[in-house]
Amino acid sequence: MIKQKNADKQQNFFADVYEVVKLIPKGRVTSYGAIAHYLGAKSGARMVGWAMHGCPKNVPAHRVVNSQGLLTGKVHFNPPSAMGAKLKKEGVRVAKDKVQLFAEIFWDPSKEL
DNA sequence: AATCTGACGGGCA
DNA sequence: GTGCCCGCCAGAT
Repeated sequence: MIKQKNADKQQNFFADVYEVVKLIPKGRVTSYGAIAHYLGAKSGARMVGWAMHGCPKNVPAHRVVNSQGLLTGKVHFNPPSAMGAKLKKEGVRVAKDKVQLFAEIFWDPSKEL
């Protein structure tokens, strides 16, 4: 996986990302940018997405969507439809890989945490 | 060693 | 209002 040489820096970022994601209340969602911003890397949304690439099972990555509330990363799930299904099961209204009422169920770490 | 891509975001044309 | 481009960090080819 990650180069241990740079792992130090990433580990902190990853740990924070995972921590925040795991703290997302049930029925709520957040965006990559929000997490990135919370971590200080306001433009490092990509990095957050990449971090999710290795999301442990204990990390509800399905609650993390892009700024549009779109389940862009659902394709990385197993199966991809599981993402929307889980969200829906948690009370999140999802339609066509899109989170409904995103603004209402949006959970901002830097604001809520 | 160099270049492109990537589960994104925000700004500018 | 829509579309395109640039910037962030790291990895993979």
